[in-house]
Amino acid sequence: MQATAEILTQHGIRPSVQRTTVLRYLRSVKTHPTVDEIYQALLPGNPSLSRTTVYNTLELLSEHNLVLTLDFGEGYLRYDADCSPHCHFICDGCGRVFDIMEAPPDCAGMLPRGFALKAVQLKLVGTCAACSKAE
Amino acid sequence: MQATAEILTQHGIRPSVQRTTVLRYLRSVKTHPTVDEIYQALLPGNPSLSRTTVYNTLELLSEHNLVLTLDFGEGYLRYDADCSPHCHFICDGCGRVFDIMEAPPDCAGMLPRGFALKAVQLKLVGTCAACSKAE
DNA sequence: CCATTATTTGTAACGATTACAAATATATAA
DNA sequence: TTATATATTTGTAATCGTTACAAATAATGG
Repeated sequence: MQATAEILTQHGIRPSVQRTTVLRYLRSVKTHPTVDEIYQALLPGNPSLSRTTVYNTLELLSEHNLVLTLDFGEGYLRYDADCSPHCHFICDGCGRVFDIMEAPPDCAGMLPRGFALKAVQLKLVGTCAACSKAE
Repeated sequence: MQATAEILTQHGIRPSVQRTTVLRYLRSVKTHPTVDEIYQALLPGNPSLSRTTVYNTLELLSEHNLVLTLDFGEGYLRYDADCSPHCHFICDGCGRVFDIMEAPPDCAGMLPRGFALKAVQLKLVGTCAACSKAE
């Protein structure tokens, strides 16, 4: 596993303590934490951490494509350090988000002439196994 | 084109003036208007219309699958009365949203055992023809 | 026509995000 | 090192789409 500070440097971002801490945390979790979850998780070890810094850092990381910004329509954003092409399944029963570690299908052919495709976001909505069983 | 009030009745929704007006407007436009755009468009003909009613109505229509709620990460929601399976292309240059009138690819095979798929939302991000040319 | 229920309305509250300026830390130059 | 400039962080206040709520109005059923 590559050092987090090194990744930042490679992308032209000065690896401050706060930035390194936020990215390291994001890389260590498999969930898709919200800003507040990140902030609450890091506060004990960084008592002076500001929520604004978490916002700033995530925006910076997102601009440099080190982090994916996910919007599941919950009213707040979630963040994912796994930028490999994959999809998300949102269970409408329990609200959990499941990673589908498979690249979204090729969609280039769907576009009109002259359109350039940069990213594909595939969101699957349904009922997870546990909730299906419970019904 | 089926009468709007009739559609409401068929779905067990009492066709009040406000509800009919909102749905009729949504069915008449090819854009994906925001709550405020809908409100501003209908206000001249319905001076007593309340923004809250627009919110309430859209929530009701959405629950009955008469309207799609779209979230392009702009900070507000957009609504679409065309519920046929299609995709959206968001241009990161001009911000416009283009309808891709093609069903999203079949994704059932991507799900783990026991998961039930209800909806697929495919969001394509890139540069539209006009913006590509301008670059 | 009265009583009940459904719908609409307007205001106030909410909450995630953003703006901003002061405080702090880091880098650069002399 | 010391001074100076620049970058980053911090905390507070503002923004803005949305939601909660209760009063007002409209529709329904006896």
